[in-house]
Amino acid sequence: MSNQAPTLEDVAREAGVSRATVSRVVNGVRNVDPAIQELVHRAIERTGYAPNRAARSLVTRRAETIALVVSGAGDAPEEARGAFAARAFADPFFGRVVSGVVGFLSPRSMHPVLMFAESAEDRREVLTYLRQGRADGALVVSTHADDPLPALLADAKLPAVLFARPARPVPLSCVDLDHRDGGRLAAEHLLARGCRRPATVAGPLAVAASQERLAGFRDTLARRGHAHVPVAEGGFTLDSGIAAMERLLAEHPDVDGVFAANDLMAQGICQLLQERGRRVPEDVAVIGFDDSGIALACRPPLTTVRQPVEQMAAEMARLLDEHIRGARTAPASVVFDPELIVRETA
Amino acid sequence: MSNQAPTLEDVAREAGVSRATVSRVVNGVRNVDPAIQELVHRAIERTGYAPNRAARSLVTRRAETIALVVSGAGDAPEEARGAFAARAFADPFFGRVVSGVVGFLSPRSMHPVLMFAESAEDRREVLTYLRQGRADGALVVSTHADDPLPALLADAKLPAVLFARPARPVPLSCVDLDHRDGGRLAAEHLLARGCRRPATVAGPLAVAASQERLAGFRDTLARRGHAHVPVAEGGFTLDSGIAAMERLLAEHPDVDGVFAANDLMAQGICQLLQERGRRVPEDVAVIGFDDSGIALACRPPLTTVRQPVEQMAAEMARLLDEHIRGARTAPASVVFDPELIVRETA
DNA sequence: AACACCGTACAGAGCGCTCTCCCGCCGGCC
DNA sequence: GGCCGGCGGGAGAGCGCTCTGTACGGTGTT
Repeated sequence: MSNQAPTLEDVAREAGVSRATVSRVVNGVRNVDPAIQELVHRAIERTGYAPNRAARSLVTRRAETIALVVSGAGDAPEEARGAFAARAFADPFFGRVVSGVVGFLSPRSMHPVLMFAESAEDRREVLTYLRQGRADGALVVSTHADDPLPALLADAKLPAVLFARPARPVPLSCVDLDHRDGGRLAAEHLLARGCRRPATVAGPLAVAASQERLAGFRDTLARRGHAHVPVAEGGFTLDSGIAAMERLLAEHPDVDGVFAANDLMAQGICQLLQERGRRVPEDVAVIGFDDSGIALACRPPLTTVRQPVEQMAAEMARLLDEHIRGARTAPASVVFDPELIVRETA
Repeated sequence: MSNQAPTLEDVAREAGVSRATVSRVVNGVRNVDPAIQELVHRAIERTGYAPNRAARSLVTRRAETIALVVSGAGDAPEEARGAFAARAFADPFFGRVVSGVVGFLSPRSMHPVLMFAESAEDRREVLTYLRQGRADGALVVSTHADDPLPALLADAKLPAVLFARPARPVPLSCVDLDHRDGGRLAAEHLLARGCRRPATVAGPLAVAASQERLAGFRDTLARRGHAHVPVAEGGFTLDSGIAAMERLLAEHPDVDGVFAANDLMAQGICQLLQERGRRVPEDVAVIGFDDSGIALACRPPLTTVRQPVEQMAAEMARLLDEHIRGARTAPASVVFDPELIVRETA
């Protein structure tokens, strides 16, 4: 009964067996006599034993931990990571990613380490963390297309899975959405409800997903006779959505349908429209993207293109787990399909 | 140049010194000849050495990791933790907590492990995690007043710091806000702008903070002649805020000022009011609580009582760090002051 | 009855690191 | 010139665990 945590040795002594036998019972391997198993379990109970993970990791070479890194492409070494974190979580998107990841990890008694990589220094930190064996692999959610982290990870041969295909190909597994098809869905719905002058507030065009959504939207409209579609570029934030819509309205006051590249911008657009005295959807129809919590919080509730973020995140975790266990060696690419959720704004 | 990660031994051989010397250089302890330091650094560079954390933790008995646990009081063992995570992050509050914690941890090369504890099983999981030495302590953010986790942590003598004082006293450090004063601030502002019939949509009354905010609001009004103030209880979510306001409006159609216990509910209230054709703030003034990102996203921007969540979270991390290092033994309680942020809704 | 064989438990060798000894060397002092 | 103190460096003992190799009964075969 010392104040030191009990070790395998203590349990073994208590149960009158060897260290190895206790280890077998704890790890549930090999054939151990049920009577002895019971004996050991009782000894564990009595001593309040909890296996020391550092010791186990030292020999198994596994941390049984994965890192969830939210990555930017910044170079400002002085930028406070806290601020970056706050910005990231302002979009419900990240909460959904966390939700999906935790959904997969939790039943396996694993928990993600949260990291934010905004500067070169931060990226080195992520690499070091993994190389030190503190985590077995990384789940990377990039906010920029030219994020250097995926390539660094691949070069170091560290297990990693990406959310969204990177701009330049990297030999890592990734999970993505068919964004182009999402754009198509939005275009067809706008057309179907009779829009004559559709426009779009795109996401940052440096992001591949933004370009794809835009391309899908444009192509579909072009094929239906809308050669020129007004486009304003936003930054996925509420403010940028409002600003983009203001520009759109200034040049094309007669738009009657807008496809926003995410819900946050769609929300801003709805607000602006209503302030300007335009009814949504009667005067202008609005379609968002993501189907995040915001879509329901919006007044009226947002019609949007659903991205199954939770499922995608869970799939990332599953792929990473396979890579870590060595069950998968070649990079895989899993693409999910978007779905149109019709509510009231279009 | 094997495919095994280089060890201290490898670096020592490469530099022509002993393992102990390399260790000293790596950890920056004692006086090592600058020339030898240089030698070692170059050897580290050449071998690409990264110290194995498991091995270090094994002897130092430190994981250099802390757990950030979002805790409910649920008992449903089957509830998916992923869903709980999603719900938690729907409120920008948690993003701000993460932001503050990361702000403190990041410069120290530490990163939080994210855990969600909604069931008894989850709570056992948190305890086990700490007892296994995978994390040195826990930062606990409870969503319910009767959360059993703090007491469990205290009983197990595991280092932990709480966000908000628990309902029944627990010998753990905690960080809190003077909620009562926040309620007072809201009441006085409403009175100052000439409200005659103030009301409030409180948070869940099972949460101590909700009660305090309500008490501060009520007491201040009572002292100024408003003996009876209509109260509706909400659940801190957007929907519950709307529902509560509907009840309030049904019974007291003439309210001209509402204090909501958080911004999310205030947002819902503004939406409802506008749908009902009431102008905010001309017909009904609205004050929120938190000053989260929502406050600015609201149309019009929300007047609110600011809670410095990021600072509070950083302080939690600082306190926990002190407890872990043994620099602090007695539990401390740090109370922050709220601040009224006047925008356009009141 | 002798042998092989399998299932069960133990002994012991590390995993990579830290840290306490301990020793050798150099300079200062009487 | 001998002694001592202090500094720079090395040797080695673990930290708590896993896992291989090995011993030891008990059963089945010839």
